[in-house]
Amino acid sequence: MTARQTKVTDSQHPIQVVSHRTGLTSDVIRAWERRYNAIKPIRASNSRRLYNDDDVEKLILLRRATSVGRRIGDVATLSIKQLRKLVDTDESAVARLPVQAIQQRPSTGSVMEHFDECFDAITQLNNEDLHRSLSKAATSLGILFLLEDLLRPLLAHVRDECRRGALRDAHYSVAVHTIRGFLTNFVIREPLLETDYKIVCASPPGQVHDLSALRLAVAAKLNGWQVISLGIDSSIDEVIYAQDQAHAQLVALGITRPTDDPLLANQLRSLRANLDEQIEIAITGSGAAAYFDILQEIHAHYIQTISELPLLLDRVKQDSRIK
Amino acid sequence: MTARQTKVTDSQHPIQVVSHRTGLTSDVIRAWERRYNAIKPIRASNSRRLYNDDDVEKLILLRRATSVGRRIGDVATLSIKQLRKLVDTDESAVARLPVQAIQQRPSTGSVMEHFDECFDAITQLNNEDLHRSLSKAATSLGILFLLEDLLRPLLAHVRDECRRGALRDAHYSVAVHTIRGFLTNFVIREPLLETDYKIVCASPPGQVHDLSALRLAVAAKLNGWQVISLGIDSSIDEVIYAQDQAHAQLVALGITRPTDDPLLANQLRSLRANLDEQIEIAITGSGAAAYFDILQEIHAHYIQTISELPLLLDRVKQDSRIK
DNA sequence: AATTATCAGACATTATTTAGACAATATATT
DNA sequence: AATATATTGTCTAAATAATGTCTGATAATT
Repeated sequence: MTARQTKVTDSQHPIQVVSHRTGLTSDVIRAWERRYNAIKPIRASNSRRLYNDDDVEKLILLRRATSVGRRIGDVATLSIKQLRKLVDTDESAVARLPVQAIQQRPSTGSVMEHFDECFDAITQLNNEDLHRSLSKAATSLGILFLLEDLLRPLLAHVRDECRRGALRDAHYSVAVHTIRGFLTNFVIREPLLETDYKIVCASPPGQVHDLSALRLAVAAKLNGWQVISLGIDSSIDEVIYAQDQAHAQLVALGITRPTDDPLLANQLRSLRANLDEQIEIAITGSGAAAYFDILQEIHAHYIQTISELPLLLDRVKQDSRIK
Repeated sequence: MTARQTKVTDSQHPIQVVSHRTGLTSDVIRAWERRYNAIKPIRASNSRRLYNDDDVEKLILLRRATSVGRRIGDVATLSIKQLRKLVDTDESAVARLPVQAIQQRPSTGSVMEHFDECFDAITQLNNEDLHRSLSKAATSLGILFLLEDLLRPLLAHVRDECRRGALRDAHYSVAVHTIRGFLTNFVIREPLLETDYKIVCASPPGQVHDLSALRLAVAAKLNGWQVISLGIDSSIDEVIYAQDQAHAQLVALGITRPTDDPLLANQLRSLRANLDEQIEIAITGSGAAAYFDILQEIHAHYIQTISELPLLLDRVKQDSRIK
């Protein structure tokens, strides 16, 4: 790092970096400053804008607020705190909506209650009860929270109990099978908006019980992307083919089993080698960490939690818009 | 800088936010205000509508009320309290509707049309279109005909085209994955009638792409049986365990790949050996024929077409009633 | 020379408003 | 069962406002 007159701490970013991180064009960032005083970046000696991390956070919040229907002029001058609250309630209100107005009283259950309900159904090998509990949780928590706060810990817990011997693989099968049906249906059933942005989601061979690709598919769908879902046991060649056919901008794979499978490593390399370089790769799932080196090597994005996805989606959108 | 007319407080939402939150189009929101005085939002100085949280809640209740059959004109002027009560009773009543309501519709479109529609969606790798076509076919043909007259030839055709090289495995994956989601959801979502008759359905290891077990599950469900569905890659031990836990009278396996897998043969024998002798075994799927000898040996019922299932179910019912 | 940022202003697109028309469903009547 | 009537979601139009994007001149940096 070179020494500069104006000290560059890690919280001083030029507009291009901010654009990249927020998913907003630099024009928009400037317009929001000029017209609504949304942020007031300090200036370098040469009058270039320098943004700090708070500015970035506020801009991201503003983008999220506008994307759920707020008008920028209405929210631009709110504080970060106010925005957090607003975005939070707005998004959760939206997320808990559609699925299909399932019969549900305004249940105020916490995540734990839903968790217990789902877990009970699983121990009883009862697909139907589990599905009902999931639907209920979806309306009450919203799909996004369902993915992140309920399904992930639920599956982890069931898997742990299987390892301990307290539950059988049969329980895990019922859970995975039912949740897969629930999520698949969600991905597929929600009406598609007109969009040019497509993502191919799949679980590579060997990942028979992977649900993370599907989770990511749901999140992508919620962000307005068209999802091409190949499902489990999809060979990499077919993933490449699907990307090519659909002209998808993004390819996502789910890896659950933490097997250090050298075959899979090579397949990941082959994926990168056979895709156009501007096509982004996202890898998700609890087993993905085992392949961290390869992910770096092939410039894949490691999506650990669903909340990281929207940023990536926006960036890919922006990048492809430029071309 | 534009003059900002109204500060955004906690409960002042522009129409777009309300649209997002309620799932109603802004046209509908305005129409309901204009025609029925459902809500009366205050106006900003520039005459834009501004809604509060009560308005949003009422609109959501109105949407739920209309989606279960109420006429907007009849309910628009009710209070939130009245609406809550109404929606509550309405929705729980709808939840108890019988399965028949869905499957028995006058069949208009021919099977071939649905076939072509589905096939088109598959060639375009379009999960959503395929799902839509399946739904359409389900209402028009009824689920049973869908299983037998549409899905079976459709999958066979896609598989053939893959072998010929006219389609790729990616197409097959999309088809299997989407159809699985559709069927799983159907099995699970339909309300269960009170019943003592249970069937365990699963696809043994190696049968990653099997849909026949699921097809059978749907048919069993339609016949009033409770289905415990383990899904793909279920080891035989787990199937046995599930049968035992649930006291199921019947166990069904789907075998699609015509591999002459000696492992599977032994597993089938072990299944018979570990089940009570009065528990019946049903094997279905296009790959089952390869194991004909073993099916005989273990006294399994070979279900070639779904139409053979009701007979078996009735017989099992009767047998178990005697004991 | 080539790139990028800035600024002010212009431009294009989208959102919202009103009132009304239309087409598809649902309900009632014959 | 067929027909008429009513209901209701969607769409149109023109006007205005809000907002995203572009332009062209200027300046700084590489």
